Amino acid sequence: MDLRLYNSWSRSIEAFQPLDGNRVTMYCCGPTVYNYAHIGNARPPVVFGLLADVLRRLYPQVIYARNITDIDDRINQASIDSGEPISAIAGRYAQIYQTDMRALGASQPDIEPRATEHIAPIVAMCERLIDAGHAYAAQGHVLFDVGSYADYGRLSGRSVDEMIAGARIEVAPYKRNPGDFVLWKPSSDDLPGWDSPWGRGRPGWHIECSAMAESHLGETIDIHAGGVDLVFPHHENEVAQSTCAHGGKTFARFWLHNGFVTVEGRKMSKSLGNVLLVDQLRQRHKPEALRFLLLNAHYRQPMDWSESALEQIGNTLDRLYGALRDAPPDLLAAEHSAPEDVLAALCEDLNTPQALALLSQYGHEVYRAEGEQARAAAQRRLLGAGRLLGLLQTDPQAWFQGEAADGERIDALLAERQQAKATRNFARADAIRAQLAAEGIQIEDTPQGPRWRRDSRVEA
RNA sequence: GGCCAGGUGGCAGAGUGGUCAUGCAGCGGCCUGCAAAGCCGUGUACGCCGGUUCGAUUCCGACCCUGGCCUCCA
Repeated sequence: MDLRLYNSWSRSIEAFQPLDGNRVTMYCCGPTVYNYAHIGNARPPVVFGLLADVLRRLYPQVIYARNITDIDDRINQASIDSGEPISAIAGRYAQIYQTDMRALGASQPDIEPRATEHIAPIVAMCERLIDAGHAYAAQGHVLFDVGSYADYGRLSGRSVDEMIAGARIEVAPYKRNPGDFVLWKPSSDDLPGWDSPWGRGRPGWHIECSAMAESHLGETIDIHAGGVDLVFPHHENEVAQSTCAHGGKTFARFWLHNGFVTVEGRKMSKSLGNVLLVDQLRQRHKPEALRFLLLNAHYRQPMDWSESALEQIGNTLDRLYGALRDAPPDLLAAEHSAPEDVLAALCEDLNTPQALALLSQYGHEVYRAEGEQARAAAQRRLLGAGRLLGLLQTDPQAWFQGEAADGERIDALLAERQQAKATRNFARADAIRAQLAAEGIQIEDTPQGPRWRRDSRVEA
């Protein structure tokens, strides 16, 4: 099946083929671990993780790298603020990030490189850039000389002149060109630092990704992904560094950028107080609903987060899980292949809304199916589609009933209600139903007898 | 100011030069003791104005509006 992807570099949809036959290399910019991840941070690992899963179905070998930036001035600041060692802060938030992303079903990267473990390649890349005349040392800094790279600005579609004209910050005196950016900067004794030819210092942000991509994926990678806000300056600078360090070789063949997550139409920001942390959202919502929400919009579109949208999704998931409630355990446990049309939808620039529409249709087919065989076949398709999308992999019973501590009591009440119904004591039967409803438990009568579910969308 | 996205039915959200997205919610019916779940049915949707066309939500141009980026940012 052909995979087509929107390439930010060419600003058009292109047919994807890996450079090296059957081996795909992909790099996704990961977090700077100085705080909890918010729902916007979760979008790239979720959508590009799904892309990695699609690639794994299409090609024999996929190397998907998602870095962790564990050296950064924001981490340093957090350490100054709290008095906690830098390594402890970075370690803790890296772990929280990984836990959060797993909960959202984000596909595991094959490699999760950390900046602090790549200081040598970073220094080496700086040296190469200096030797090649693309960078210069000044006052303990190493700076990239944007004037030395004619294509600077190509990815983000801006010219160096524009950037100089629009520069909002004070230009450091040691810069040759206002657009020059830091590859290496000096560290005072109280800050983390490594010895280098330019004294004790630490890497700038952009060079880390270039060096880590080179170390693990090679000089030219197939796909580089991240949020749109990284196009400039981060990705623009990566292109400049890597291309110049590799004698003009293409750095990334495909650039993919996901749209922003907004909250009630506005960008999340600390000043607006509307930052939604994944860790907190997970307390109140099923992570699968959060994943569904992130896949509900096409990855390049802005996605507006709202409670009501999440509620709608909860209903949709209930319906889909409802289609699996009577599936035998071995059917649920088995691995089912995804229907072709779902894979095809994802191959069309990761059209997840289309894939989810198909998922719903497969759910509908389960309900409509006549006969056990047709029903099981429909359930297999639904499960296969869900598996590819990272959905519907929870036990349906657990989805509806949670960790039922009081299952026996409820079953006893259901039995009593059946008894009452048999004797046409509907007053008693309805009283039991009302009692359970007050506890948020809903009764459903089926041809196989009554069953129950919790109304709550929230994990206990 | 420069650059880039986008404006689709009550809501979310795909897509297409000429019968259908899909889901949620609503309404009517079936089923049910009554419900719930499910099934069936149900909506003159494509920002505004021009243009191209036999025909435009879809292509082109102008306009209005919204959001993002312009060296902190997924």
